[in-house]
Amino acid sequence: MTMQDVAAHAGVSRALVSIVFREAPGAAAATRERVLQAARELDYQPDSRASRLGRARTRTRSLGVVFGVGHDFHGDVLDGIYAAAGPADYEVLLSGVTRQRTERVAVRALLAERCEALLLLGSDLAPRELARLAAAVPVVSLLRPVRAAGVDVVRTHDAKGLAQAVGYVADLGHTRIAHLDGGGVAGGAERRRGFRDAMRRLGSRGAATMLPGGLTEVEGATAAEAFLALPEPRPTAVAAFNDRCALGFIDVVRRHGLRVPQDVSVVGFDDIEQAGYGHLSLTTIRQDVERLGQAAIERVAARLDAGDPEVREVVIEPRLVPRGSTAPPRR
Amino acid sequence: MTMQDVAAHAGVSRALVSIVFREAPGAAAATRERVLQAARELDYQPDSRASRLGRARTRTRSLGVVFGVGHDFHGDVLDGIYAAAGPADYEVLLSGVTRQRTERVAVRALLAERCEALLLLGSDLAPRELARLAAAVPVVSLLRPVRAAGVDVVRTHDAKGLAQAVGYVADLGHTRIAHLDGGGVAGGAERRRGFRDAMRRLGSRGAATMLPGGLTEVEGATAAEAFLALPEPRPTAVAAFNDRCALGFIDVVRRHGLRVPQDVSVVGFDDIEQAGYGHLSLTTIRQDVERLGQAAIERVAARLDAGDPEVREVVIEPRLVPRGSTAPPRR
DNA sequence: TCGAGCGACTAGAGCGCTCTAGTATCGACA
DNA sequence: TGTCGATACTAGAGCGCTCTAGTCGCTCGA
Repeated sequence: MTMQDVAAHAGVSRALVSIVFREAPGAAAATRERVLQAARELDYQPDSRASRLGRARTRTRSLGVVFGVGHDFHGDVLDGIYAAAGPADYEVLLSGVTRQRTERVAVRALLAERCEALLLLGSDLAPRELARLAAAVPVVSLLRPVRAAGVDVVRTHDAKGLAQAVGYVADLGHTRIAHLDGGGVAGGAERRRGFRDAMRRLGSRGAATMLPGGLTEVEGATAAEAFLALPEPRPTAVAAFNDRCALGFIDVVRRHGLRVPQDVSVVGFDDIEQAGYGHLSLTTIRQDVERLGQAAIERVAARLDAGDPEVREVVIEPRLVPRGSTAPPRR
Repeated sequence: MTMQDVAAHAGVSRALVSIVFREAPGAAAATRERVLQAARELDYQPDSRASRLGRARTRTRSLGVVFGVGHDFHGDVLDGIYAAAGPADYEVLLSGVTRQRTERVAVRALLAERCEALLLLGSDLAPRELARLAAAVPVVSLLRPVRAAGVDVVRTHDAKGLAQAVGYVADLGHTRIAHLDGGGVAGGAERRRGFRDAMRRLGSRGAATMLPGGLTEVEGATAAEAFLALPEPRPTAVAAFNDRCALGFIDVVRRHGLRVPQDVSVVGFDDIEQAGYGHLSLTTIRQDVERLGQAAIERVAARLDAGDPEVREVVIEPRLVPRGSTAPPRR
């Protein structure tokens, strides 16, 4: 079943069928409908391999996205990307990172598809490797602020997010505030900086504690052990690297008899779906996935459609979502 | 950068370069190395669009996999699929389901790539729709036991898994046992049945309670509320539909002052990474993702390579992984 | 010495599209 | 009436591979 079959069935040329399916100008409305009808009758769908290959001489309008398969927040961002890619007439090609399949392999697969640009979600690649990629094809690092030659960055204002978290709990009356940091993962350094600066601004009204956290619940749990081992008086509020880390933390401190939020307030980051669940109700810093996706596509379009040679960093504002895991400290 | 460039650089024909990259017989070892060297020097990588299109006359050897993007367990299964696909010389094409992107859309995209077979992870499609797909291309339903014409099924023995869970807690001395069921989701009915049968086998030593659960923590949390509202004496052990559901359940009952495992034992299903985390330490029924992936690929190969016309259901044995969320009941 | 057989390599016709450079038709306008 | 400009449509040359059907030496056995 090819275009030729549809063309024969509709009594037009192959080229016309192509025009209709590409929604290109140059077909009369009636003919267009006749072609679509023929396609429907034959249950025809264009071959996207051939389509992309055929487009190779001009523009492919396809972009590769690398993401972590089990990573819930990446799913949210992907939604944002899909939502923005369609209207900009870009096709999205996915390549997943799993335990077995490294980011490097995922990227190779996309390059083999000759996609026009690369969006990397929370990339782990070394800056020099990113720069090497960027020399071949526009690269947007999503969620990870990286300084690499030619690499655009689209991210949430991580530092401001942590400032919001600190500001919020400080306004509730907390003074001893801890940060479960992200270590070396995407965004970790920025959030740490945001936390430190915000605490500094609190001056004598704030006492900061840093605890090593990370991407997942297990690091949050480990951080909780460290938290519980702190000398009294312990911090009364905690800003975690992200929601999963916050959830792991909460889980463990509760197990040790601390109540959240009465004994310790916790703020997450991302606003993954779980954070909104009634039984968890995690106060968090929401990343705006729609705008992240939109901005990433805009960056690609600027490079490819508008020919913008500039490397840019687009920073999206986060927003605090108050929920049940925060409260004024007990006196 | 095309094969032609590499051919010219290595001083051979385009066809020979193709032979080398396909690892097809017909090239001398020395020539092979010369070609690869030329490719390395030019930083050449074959165009997989063109490659798949060129193969269209014979066999594509590509298979499409539909999975849920934020679904951690799907990531594990994907790893199993990747691991098995490589040796069987199949290329894996991914298509993710997100909140915005339905399974139907994901499938369409794969069909447009003209993949030779479809692997659906925990598919939500109606049997008649699956049957329609299966009429066009071999379809393997992974994780979901579905009765649809022409659709192969590869899954864990869900019923046995729940029997293992029930048997394990019964051996610990529990008699009042609850199941947080999965409702209508993939595997839900089987696990429910396994639970019921296992309880029936316990005879007078068992009293079963059914509570509605589901795929994620939030359903587990809701089930926990229902659990807490049960008249005393409540069940002392709970077999959840899956790990996430179990985790949501545990979270809520702990909040209400119950201890796990002292007051209530909990068994999950899947063995996602989180289940093994020290702070959670969830006893669970492990699905063997390596074998699931292997079996799925074997089914595809049987259909496509061996021409097996038979529809089959491959059922993989689950295995109980005892951890810290289970203990004998208090007397 | 000859041809069969084999291994190494190449020519060239696809694969199913896209898209440029046309042709045909027709209405408008001078 | 002739011509101009649209609009509607088509021919055909790619896109970068794959793979069949060869060709071209070489060795080897008779």
